[in-house]
Amino acid sequence: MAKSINELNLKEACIQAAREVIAEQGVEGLSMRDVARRLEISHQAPYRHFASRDHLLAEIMRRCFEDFAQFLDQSSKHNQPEELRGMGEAYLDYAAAKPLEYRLMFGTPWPEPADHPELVKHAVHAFDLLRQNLLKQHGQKGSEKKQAELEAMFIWSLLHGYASIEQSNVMQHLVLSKGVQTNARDFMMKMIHSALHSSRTEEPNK
Amino acid sequence: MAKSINELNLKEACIQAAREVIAEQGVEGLSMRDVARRLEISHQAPYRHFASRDHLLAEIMRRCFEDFAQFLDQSSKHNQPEELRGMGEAYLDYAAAKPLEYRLMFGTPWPEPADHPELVKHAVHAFDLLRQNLLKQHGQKGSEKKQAELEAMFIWSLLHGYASIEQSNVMQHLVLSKGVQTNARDFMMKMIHSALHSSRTEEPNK
DNA sequence: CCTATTAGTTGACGGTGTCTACAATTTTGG
DNA sequence: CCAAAATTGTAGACACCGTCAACTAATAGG
Repeated sequence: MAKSINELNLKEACIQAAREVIAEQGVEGLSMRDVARRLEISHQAPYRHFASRDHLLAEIMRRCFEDFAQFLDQSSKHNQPEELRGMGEAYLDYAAAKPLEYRLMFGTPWPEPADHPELVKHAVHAFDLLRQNLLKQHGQKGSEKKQAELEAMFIWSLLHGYASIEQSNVMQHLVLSKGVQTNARDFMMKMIHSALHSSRTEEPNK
Repeated sequence: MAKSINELNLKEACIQAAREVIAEQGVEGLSMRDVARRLEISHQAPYRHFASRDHLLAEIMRRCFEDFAQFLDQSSKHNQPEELRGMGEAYLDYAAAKPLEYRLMFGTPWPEPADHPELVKHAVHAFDLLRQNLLKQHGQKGSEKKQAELEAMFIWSLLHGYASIEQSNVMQHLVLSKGVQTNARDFMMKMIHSALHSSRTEEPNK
């Protein structure tokens, strides 16, 4: 006996319910049977709309990337002329605000990419926001493009690494000097700036 | 009917078998029952030596950190006078050589730290190798120590982020320019060098 | 020698993903 | 318009999983 809204679109209701579970308990806490239970439908009903747990998960991941990309795009545009800084801050804001969604996108083993092309497409699009920003600064020529992409990888690696570490709460155990933890984030942003600047000015000699 | 060696030390045999499973199939593939099956003992026998799956996992993680730290230490000492570079390269080497162990240490939700103090201790020790190296360069005074720790966090974040990304194989989907993927690793090391250098020379003004 | 501790076994419970078979409903095509 | 076909949901079963409880065999100490 399904509930009002769900009758119209059970698929959407499954996704909604599953996203709630993940936001509350993380990916590990998500089970198909739990989704069914929450919607008061049989444990097999969700399988009419998703071939497997992985397929449901892939669709949720896809939407997370969609939301994430939109958030990055918006934040960078509202931070002119320092778009790159705005995007970096937004990246860390998002990871801190939605840790379990972030973990789902970047910390969970992906399902077979070949089976979920839409997921790959949306994930790449999020990365492209960063890449496009750097291409705008460098130009589109071959060697410039390569430099832009390397810098994009650098920035992404640092932001992702720091976001992951921040999220794991491991810093609390490192017995860091006073103020290190509170200043770490600004320091990372400063290091991005320094590294890019000196890498560009010293470029010719190598 | 247990096997020869196992009779003497079932606990050690469990750890060994579990490490093999993890190295082959990752954390998700590890089950207590599977460990028991491999050792041809009853499904409950491992519980005589580990209170729960998490406790077995924590012991394995602890040993992974032990091995990891030893590898870092050794590699950095063999790379004088560029110890820091040696450690960085070793970090990425290890992550690439033992992806599933690396994921276990840095990509899996940790069990409650309070229940596994030995795990925390060994993890912190690995970080300390990096911290000590930077302290040696800076000195131990308050402000210098803080700077060293911030730099350690920066380096670790970048290395961890890059190692995670490399491991996820996501770069294959980004349609990067020719050579970017093969040069990315060297680029990261270069950026560490640039960022540290310019951060230190420009320090006084901020 | 008898007792208490330890190590290992067996069985059960409730949880999971997902296969199969079935019923009900909706869509479609002649 | 009506029958056939496709869609959507249900119910039951199977093989896994972690772990609790009860039992047995061996071992060590007083």
